[in-house]
Amino acid sequence: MTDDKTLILLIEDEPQMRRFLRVSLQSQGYRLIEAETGSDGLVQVASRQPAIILLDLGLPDIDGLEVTEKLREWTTTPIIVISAREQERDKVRALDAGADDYLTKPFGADELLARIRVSLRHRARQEAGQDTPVFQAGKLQVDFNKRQVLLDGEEIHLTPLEYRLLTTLIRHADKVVTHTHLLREVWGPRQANQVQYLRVYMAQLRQKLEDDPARPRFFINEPGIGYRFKSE
Amino acid sequence: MTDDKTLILLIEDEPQMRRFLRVSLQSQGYRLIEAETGSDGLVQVASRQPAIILLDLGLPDIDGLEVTEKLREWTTTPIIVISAREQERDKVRALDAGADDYLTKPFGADELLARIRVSLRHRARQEAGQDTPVFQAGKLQVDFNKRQVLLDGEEIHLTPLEYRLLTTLIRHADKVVTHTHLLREVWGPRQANQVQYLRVYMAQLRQKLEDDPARPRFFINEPGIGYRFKSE
DNA sequence: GAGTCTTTATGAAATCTTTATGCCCAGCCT
DNA sequence: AGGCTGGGCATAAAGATTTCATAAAGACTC
Repeated sequence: MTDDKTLILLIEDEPQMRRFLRVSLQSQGYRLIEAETGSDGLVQVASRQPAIILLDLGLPDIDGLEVTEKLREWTTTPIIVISAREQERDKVRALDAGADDYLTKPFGADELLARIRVSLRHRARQEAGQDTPVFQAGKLQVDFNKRQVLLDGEEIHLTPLEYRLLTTLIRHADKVVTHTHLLREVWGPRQANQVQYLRVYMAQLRQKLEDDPARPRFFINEPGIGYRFKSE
Repeated sequence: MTDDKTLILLIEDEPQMRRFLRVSLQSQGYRLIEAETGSDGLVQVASRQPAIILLDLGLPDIDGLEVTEKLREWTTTPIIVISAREQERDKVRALDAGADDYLTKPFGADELLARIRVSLRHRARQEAGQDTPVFQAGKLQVDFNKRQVLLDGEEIHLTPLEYRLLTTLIRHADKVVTHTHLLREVWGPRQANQVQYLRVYMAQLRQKLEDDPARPRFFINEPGIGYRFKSE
């Protein structure tokens, strides 16, 4: 950390839009890093850990929607989508994929800055109550920063959905989380009634993380309601 | 559980906009309450505790900006501003006053719904790390947020209907609740005269929660009328 | 082609509904 | 007084229905 200015990542291929944003943001004291492609963007999010991501939908390699989905597999960093697509359908898709805001080009710098401040507020509130980068329960350890799960010290590989389901449950540890809530958080609002997904993935998590999958210690079912992660 | 639908408060004076939103939101399964003035809105936020606030800026009494500021003095409930003012200056002011999003009229219902889902996601993440209201009576403890019942510190498993019956009784603690009222709240209006359901489930609750089920301390029958939960 | 996600199928488990039985108590009759 | 009767109740348990767990087959992706 050379300096403590708020770091913003811009994923955008048009040079003139980049120039415009560079000026606007730096004049407000933000530090800006840039990526011209989706895949470079994904790498930079992981390596630089920006406070906010500004994402153009029309990228040369990966579509912005996909970038959003990939990011949401492991991070909750605010994503503000910036796009020329003004169709309502595009907005809904992006927001449901996990974006936090959607601005249509052209837009004013002041509005963007205000929306950035909103996202920073959210992030601050979120971090306030999230003091454990590493979660532990019994012989199970989850490192949210490394996206790593250890059982008895040994690393267990989880697929993206398995990991998201696990972390969602852990965030609500010991609380019953309803089917719809889990599905909305992990699969998105469109899949909110695909209860069978949950059954399948719960079985997989138990298979991988329970001593005796048939007599679970962590992943408790509450019939007719949802599931609960039991931390003790 | 009178209703587990997400509660949304709409603060808006134009009747036709209210009608439009009422239809859109209710079709998605949200429960909507309405306020026509800013001052009424402020009261309702406090009394009904909605999950989200939809706020029109042009209200007859207080300006929406002021409403936002007043709310932000004590609550972080998401506020989505809905306004005809499309000036960038207005947006910036509202967002900086504490609003979480800003939609300019006219807007599509789908976009609003998507932005509501974004706000609900934020709220859920925020609430994940919070502590909860707990009801206590004797050695019985009910944690509404975890949906968990403890007796003498030990966890007692309740089925969905048992739990709803218990919480309904507790919500009216020490008051007699009539048969029909209980049946309506727990089983729905169609089963309002299936009194035998109550007998069966009362017996089960006593079995699980009373020291001596035959001589109940909590679950008191009021012959011919209904039941009463005795808190001491 | 390996890894992952979605879909389908099936038996098991949990829950809900219904039925059956006996209790207690009040009122009523002889 | 004693016994009969019926309403309201508690409880147990059988039947019906819903929900779950799991394996495994298809579909999709890189």
